[in-house]
Amino acid sequence: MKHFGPHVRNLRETLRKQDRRYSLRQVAARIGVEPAYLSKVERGEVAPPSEATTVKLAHELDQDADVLLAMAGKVSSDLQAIIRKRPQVFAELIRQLKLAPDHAVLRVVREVREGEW
Amino acid sequence: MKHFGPHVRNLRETLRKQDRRYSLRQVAARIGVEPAYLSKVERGEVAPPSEATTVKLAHELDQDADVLLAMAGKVSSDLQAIIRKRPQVFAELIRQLKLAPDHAVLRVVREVREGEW
DNA sequence: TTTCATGTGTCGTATATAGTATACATATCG
DNA sequence: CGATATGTATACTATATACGACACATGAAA
Repeated sequence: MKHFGPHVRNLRETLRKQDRRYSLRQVAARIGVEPAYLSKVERGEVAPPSEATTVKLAHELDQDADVLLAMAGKVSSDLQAIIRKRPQVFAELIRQLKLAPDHAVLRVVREVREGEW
Repeated sequence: MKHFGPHVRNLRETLRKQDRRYSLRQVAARIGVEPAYLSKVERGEVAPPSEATTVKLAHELDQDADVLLAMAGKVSSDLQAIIRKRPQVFAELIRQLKLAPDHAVLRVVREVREGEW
């Protein structure tokens, strides 16, 4: 998605109002990238970072990693690994649920969690 | 996976016993790559091809594209797109079903298909 | 037997990915 | 006011991805 950068900037600046340690430079340092790079990322001048960096950023900003990865146009590699182990089953599942409303999908999740298999 | 190439070679050579149009060169031509490249792919000398090329190859060899993509270490981009639209819901679903046996997952698929939402 | 097809070896390349390093102008704080 | 912190502009780079082009030796077919 195109608005990954600005969204990150919003999150960071919101946090900053409460805590001045959320400057671009300090966040960059904590997630292990150069400030100049994070600056370009936040302004959308470059593509979103790698999965690893995006996940660190999500934790830093107290966000759901899967959501931030999605905004970065990615799907976390552990989910991909699960799918790749049983491609047919999971492909069918996901395509089948493509149009299902959230509550229907979540009902399935709950049913499975209550383990009736 | 490491055995993508040899597996493709097996499939192709099996088909070839029935139909001599399944030479490496002819298959390469039909899927739109150079023979030298397909040769290297089949021997695992280079990484598996792109998603697009892998899908063409799957069709050519009458295989399930998702399965061949999985062997190539990939997840098809249309599945990824579905996940990215609702990352939290699908992430939870997939992680929840990680350890569920196939028949349990497929039961879910069937239930959903019979549309009770 | 010559011709044609087949598989492969070698070299090169365009594009994307994921950043680093340095320098600099402005803002802020003590 | 001076020191320090902040965001950004510019230039550069290393590695991966995904192939193409060409030449060549061998095998099968006509």
